[in-house]
Amino acid sequence: MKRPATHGVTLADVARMAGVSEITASRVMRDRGPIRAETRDKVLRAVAATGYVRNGLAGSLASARSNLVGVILPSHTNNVFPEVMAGIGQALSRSGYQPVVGVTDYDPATEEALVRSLLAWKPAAMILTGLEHTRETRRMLETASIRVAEIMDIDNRPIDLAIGFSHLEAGRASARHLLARGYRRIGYVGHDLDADLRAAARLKGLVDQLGEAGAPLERRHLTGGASSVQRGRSGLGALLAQHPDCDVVVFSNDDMAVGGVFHAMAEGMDVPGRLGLFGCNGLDIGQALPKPLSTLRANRQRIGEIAVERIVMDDGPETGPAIIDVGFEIVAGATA
Amino acid sequence: MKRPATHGVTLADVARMAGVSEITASRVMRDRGPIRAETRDKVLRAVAATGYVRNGLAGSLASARSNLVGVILPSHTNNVFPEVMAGIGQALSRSGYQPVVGVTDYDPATEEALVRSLLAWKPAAMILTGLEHTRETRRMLETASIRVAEIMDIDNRPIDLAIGFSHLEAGRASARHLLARGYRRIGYVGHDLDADLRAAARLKGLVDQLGEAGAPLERRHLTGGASSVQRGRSGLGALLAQHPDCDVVVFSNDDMAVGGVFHAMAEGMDVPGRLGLFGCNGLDIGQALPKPLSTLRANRQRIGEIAVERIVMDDGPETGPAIIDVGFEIVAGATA
DNA sequence: CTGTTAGCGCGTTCAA
DNA sequence: TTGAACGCGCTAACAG
Repeated sequence: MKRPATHGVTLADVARMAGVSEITASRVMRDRGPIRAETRDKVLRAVAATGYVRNGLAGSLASARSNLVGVILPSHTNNVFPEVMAGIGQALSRSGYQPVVGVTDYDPATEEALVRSLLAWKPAAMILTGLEHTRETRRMLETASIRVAEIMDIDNRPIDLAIGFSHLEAGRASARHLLARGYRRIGYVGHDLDADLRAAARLKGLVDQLGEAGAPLERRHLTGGASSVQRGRSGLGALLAQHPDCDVVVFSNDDMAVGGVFHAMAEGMDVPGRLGLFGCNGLDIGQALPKPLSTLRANRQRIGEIAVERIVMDDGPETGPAIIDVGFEIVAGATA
Repeated sequence: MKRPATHGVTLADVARMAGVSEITASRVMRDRGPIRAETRDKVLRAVAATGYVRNGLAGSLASARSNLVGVILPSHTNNVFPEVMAGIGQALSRSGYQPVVGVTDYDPATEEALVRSLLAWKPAAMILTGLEHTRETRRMLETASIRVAEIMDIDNRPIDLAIGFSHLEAGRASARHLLARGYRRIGYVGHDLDADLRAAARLKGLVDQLGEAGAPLERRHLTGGASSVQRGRSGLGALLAQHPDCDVVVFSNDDMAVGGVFHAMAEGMDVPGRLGLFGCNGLDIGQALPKPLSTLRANRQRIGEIAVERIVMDDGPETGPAIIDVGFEIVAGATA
C-alpha cells in the first residue's frame, strides 16, 4: 500500500486532488446545482482514489439538517415492534434516512432521557410510541420544531401526528364478536398492564362493552411481566384452575393467546367446542396454527410506513395535530 | 409564553445566563474535570431555564468521537435478529451509546451502501452480520480505524472481532444427534439459502456429516423466499408429498420447524413416532409447544451483548483479529 | 477550578 | 458553471 490511508480524508483532500474548490466537490457529492460532466468525473475519480467518506457530522452541522430519524419503541421482545420497525426501516431507507433507535421498556422517564439524547442529533423527525409522555418530553418535542409521529394509538390528542387505531374500540369490537358468537362466561388472561397502556385500553373496552351487555368480565388472570407464549400458556392454566366454567378466554395479545392454544392442546381440550380462545394482533404465527387463531388484526408494518411517509417525505402545509386511523379487523379464525 | 423558545438555544446562551464561559458550561454538561458545586448549579439552572439541548453534531465534530454505533442486520422478519438487536440495544444503552440501524435484506451491495452512510456519522464502532462482505466494504471498515464486530458466524477470518458460533459445526451436530436417535431417512425443509449464508452453512454441515455416516440427505424441499411459520408448514407438506418415507425432517430454522409441527398436528401425524421434527435456534415459541421442539440453540441476545461489551466498552490492547465462540447446544425436546 | 484560542469539516450565501 | 469567505456549536489544548 502506498498510503496508510488510515484516517481522515476530507473534502479538501478530494478537491485538491481533483483540482477544484471544496464547494465544487461538495456539490458533486450531493448532486446539487449544475456541474460540468468533466468536472464531476474528476471529483468522482478523486473520491474513489482517496476512499473519501463524507463526514455527516460536519455536513449536518453546517446545513442544520440531518437525515437521521429518532425512533423510540417500548420493547424489543413484544413481537409487534419488530414489525413496525420493519415498516419504518423500509420506508426510511427508500428515502435515504437512517433510524437512530431507542427502547423505553415502557418507562416514561426512560423515554424522556431518550428523547433528549436523540434530539442532540438534530434528527429530521421523531417517531415515538403512544400518546402518553412526560410533560418535559412533550416540551422538548414541541420546542424542537421537527415533525413528530406518535404511533400505535389514537385515543388521545397527538403532538403533531398520530397513526394507529383505537385500542378502546378494539376491545369493544372483540367483546361484540364474542357476544355475537353466543359466549357469555368470558375470561381474560393478560400480562403486566401497568406498563402496556394499549393492552390496558383494550381490556377497558372489553370490560365496558361486556358490562353494558350484561355479561361482566369477572374471570381474570394477570401474570405480571412481559407478554410471552410461555406466560400465556401458564396463565390459561391458572385462570381455568380458578374459573373452570369459562366458555371463552380473551388474551392480552397473540403471543399470550398462542400459549393458550398450546395449553389447550396439551390438555386435550376441545377448541372452540369446550373453550373458545381469542387473541389480539394477527401475528403470522397465530394464523399458521392448525386451527387459525381468532384475533383482531391491525397492519403494524403499514403503521410504520405511513408514519415515515407522512413526517419525513411530506411537506404539505401544517394543519395542526392530525390523526390517521388505520383501523383493525376481526379475524374470525377457528378458535372463537 | 414569554418566549417562543422555538429553536436553537446554544451552549453560549446557557453560559451567558450562568455567567460562566462556554467551556465551563460544556464541562458541566459532560461531567468533565473539577467544577465547583456552586458553578455547576448555576449552569444547571440555566440549562433548565432555557431548555437547552446539547447539539451532538457539533460536539462530535469537535471531539472527533461520537456515541453512535452502526448496526447492520440482514432482516427484520427473521425472528433471530430482533433478539440480537435486543442484546445490542440493552448493552448499548447501559453504556450511553445509541444504535443507528440498517437492514441489508441479505444483499452485500446494500450492505456496502449502508456501511458507507453509517460511517459518515463517525460511529464509535460498527456491528455487522456475518463474515462475507464486498471488498469495498472491508476496505472502508479497515480504513475507518474503528472497532468492528461481525456477529453470528465464526467460520471465517474476521476484520477485527467475530462473535457467534460455527454454523457448519451446528449442522454436523444436528446430524449426529439424529443419527444417534436412530433416524436414517432424513429430510430437509428450507427457505431461500442463496441469501441466508448461515442457514446454507448449517445445511452443508448436515449434508457432510450424514454423507460420511452413509445416510445421505436426498430428501429436500426448498420453498424460496424468507423463512416463516407458514412456509415451514406448507414446505413440510410438499416434502412429504414427494418423499413420504422420511422418518425425520430438519428445518432451516425454528420458524420453519414450528410450521412443520403445525402441519403434523393438522394431519394428525404422530410426532415423533411417525415423524421426527428438528429445528434450529431455540426460539421461545418452539419451547412453548405442547411438545417442546427438538432444536439447536445459541444465545443470540448474548451474542449482541458480547459484541457491545467487547467493542465499545473494552479498551484493552489490540491483539489482531479475534474470534469468540459462544457455542450452541442441542435441545433434546420432544419432537426428535 | 476556570478561561482563551483555535479549529473540527462541511454547506450557505453571496459574487463572479 | 465555479469559487471565497464565513460560520454552524462545540471541545481540545493549553494557560492561569
